[in-house]
Amino acid sequence: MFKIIRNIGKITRSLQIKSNKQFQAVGLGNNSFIYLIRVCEKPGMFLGEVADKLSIDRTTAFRTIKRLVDTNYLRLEVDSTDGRLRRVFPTDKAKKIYPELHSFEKDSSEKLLSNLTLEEQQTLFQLLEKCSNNI
Amino acid sequence: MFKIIRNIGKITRSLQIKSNKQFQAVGLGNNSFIYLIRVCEKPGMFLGEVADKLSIDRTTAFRTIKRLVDTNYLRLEVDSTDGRLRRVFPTDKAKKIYPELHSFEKDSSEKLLSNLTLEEQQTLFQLLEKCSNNI
DNA sequence: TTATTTTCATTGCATATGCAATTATTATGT
DNA sequence: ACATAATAATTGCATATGCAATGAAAATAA
Repeated sequence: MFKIIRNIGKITRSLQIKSNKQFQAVGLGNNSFIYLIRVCEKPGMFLGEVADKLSIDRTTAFRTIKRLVDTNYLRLEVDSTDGRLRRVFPTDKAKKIYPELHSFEKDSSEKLLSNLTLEEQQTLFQLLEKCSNNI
Repeated sequence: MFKIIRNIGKITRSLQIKSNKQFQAVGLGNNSFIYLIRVCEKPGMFLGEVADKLSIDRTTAFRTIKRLVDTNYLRLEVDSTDGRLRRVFPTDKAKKIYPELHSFEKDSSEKLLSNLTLEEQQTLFQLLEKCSNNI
């Protein structure tokens, strides 16, 4: 039954290749896409929190976010009570492009699920949720 | 409903991090794991075929496979009728370690799916199969 | 047959990645 | 209060990655 995890892997890599290609031109290749979309939706997470939420190595996340700060998509703020934490916020530039990222993700999702009925989509969602607790 | 693709991405990255950690010591970090397991199961694919099957950039796949050739896990053969193709085969070293890779994948899969009944696993598999045709 | 296009593999180059080690800050134990 | 351990961010370094361009062989068109 490990065709499941193989399929999952293939889907992920395909989507990543596509989002990189799509947003390369605006400096959002190398999976930057997912960082930006998450930070826009939940501003104020600290660096490690972002990394863990995405299941990405903290060093890699750190450098990617740094790059996004350099290119003016994100900005960092030292937490007021815990001096270790750097909280991540979107800039206006990020907020401006967010709708485009969002609709790309929506389109990708709809395309992926286009062979499923709404009920099947619901089922798939629930089953994957159950799985997420086990990683 | 795009929590589906987000979940899928997270699961993939988690598994990759784990397999890299697990097999780093035998020179199978950086996702080499998945190449090796596939080539062992279906020897004789050509380079681009492997890349496409895994949905990995061909250049990256080329270099990873080259590394695996250098470390004596794989070997290449020029196709006898089409001089462009390089077919990929596992060495004895690969065959020897394959069972370990296989059982790692099996364990990962079982752990991931441990909250699902067999019937639910079957459903998940079928739904994902339907999705794979749309990427 | 010859010219054109397509398909694979390969390389050059700039950049990204990730492990291991370090620093800074906070939490915990005594 | 002080020492010790834990957690976050950061850096150094070696290596991996991936786009764009090239080379080599085969398929297709003319």
